[in-house]
Amino acid sequence: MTISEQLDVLTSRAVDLHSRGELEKKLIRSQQTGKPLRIKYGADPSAPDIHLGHTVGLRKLREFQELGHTVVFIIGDFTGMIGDPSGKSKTRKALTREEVAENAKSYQEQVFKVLDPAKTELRFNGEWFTPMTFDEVIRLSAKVTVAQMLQRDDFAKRHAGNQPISLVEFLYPLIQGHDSVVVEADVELGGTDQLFNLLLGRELQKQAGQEPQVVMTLPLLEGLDGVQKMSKSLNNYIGISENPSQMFGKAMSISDELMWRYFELVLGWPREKVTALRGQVEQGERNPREVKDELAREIIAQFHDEDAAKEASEEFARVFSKGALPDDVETYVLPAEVALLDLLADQGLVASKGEGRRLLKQNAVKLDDAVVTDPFLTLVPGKEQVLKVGKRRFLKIM
RNA sequence: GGUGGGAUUGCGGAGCGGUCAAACGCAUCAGACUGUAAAUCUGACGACUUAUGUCUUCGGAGGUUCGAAUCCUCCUCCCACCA
Repeated sequence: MTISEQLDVLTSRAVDLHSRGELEKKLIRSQQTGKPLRIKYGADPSAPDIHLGHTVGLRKLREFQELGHTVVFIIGDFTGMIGDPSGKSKTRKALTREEVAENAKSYQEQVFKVLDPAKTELRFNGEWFTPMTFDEVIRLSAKVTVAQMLQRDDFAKRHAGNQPISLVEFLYPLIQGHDSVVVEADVELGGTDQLFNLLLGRELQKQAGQEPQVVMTLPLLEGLDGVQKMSKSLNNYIGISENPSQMFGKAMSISDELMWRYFELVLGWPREKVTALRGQVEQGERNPREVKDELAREIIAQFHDEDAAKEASEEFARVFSKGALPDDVETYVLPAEVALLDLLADQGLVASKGEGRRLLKQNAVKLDDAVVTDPFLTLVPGKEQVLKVGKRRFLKIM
């Protein structure tokens, strides 16, 4: 692959790039010297469930690896133990050493579903921050001015609007930037919300006498709601370790509008291909349901395998289009006679009896496909029956 | 250190002595419809209770009152402004 072709691949989907010229120079030098580039990526250790949103960056890292480069994957264990007050909302809770270690472990397991472990260098930033002395910290903060900090849009807005900005928040970009200096990053990747922090890394590297890293940002993937970015705390995510049926269902639940974005960012399809497909759907040549089914299958094939994908798709069609039973319905053997409502509550099919009553009233409960509304209907042991609550909750009783 | 403002049901945010389990929006759940757990529409959305109803909830602890999310006192935490 020529350098120019490599550049095209590597910069696809990027939102910001500083700069193409620098990246080109680094790629050429790497080719000449045979020394791989060091691509840095920082991860927050508070969320052990890696989801599709993370894979946007991971996929890009993988592309670098396929061209022979090394990924320096930094787990921010040090930062995680302090907690992060950023953002207007809640102060992120500080994690204990044990929690961080545990999260880090599950991170690795998941990350290597996408990354090539042989070309990944895993680092923890506690390695260099824990032994740091306070005078080193002060020296580090001396490298940046408040005016520079206020260039960050988020800070500027909050400052202007009399919103609080914690001093720690000023330290965070510094910490992240310092990571770049320590690992001598050639390139750093991040979401668009990371732009400022990534650029600060360049600044610190320059001051440390290093060649500044190339900064590339990638779009933030919208979550299942289609509005907010995918995140665990908003519970709008598809985790890459979820089982195929869950993944499939969640993927099918995204809006038609949003699926194009997933084709591009999650599957990494070239934009032209996505646009073409979209055109077909808009012309009525292809059914959006089928297209979304394809998206869902592809996602599962990536994190599980083709067979699992096919199976999930078939099961979904059976269960939701035809109203049949899923494969893995739990069975509960009745110990004695019970009233329907008690059974629902005891077996966790409803959160409370109040909810159970409501659902019964709303015709949401079916026993062997027949709507039941009587909470006191008695169920006797010995007969196999299928209880269905809503579309997704099932229980086989006997 | 001083002065103001605030803490409400998952979130945001009304309410400022009874009609408050508490408006509204979001999220969630259900039903209808459909091409899907899309979109749209309708409904539900503290717990217990067949229901009338009962109980617990509005940062915490006390108090005033027939009656408090609403008033008073103290406490905890948060925010802004002035030093």
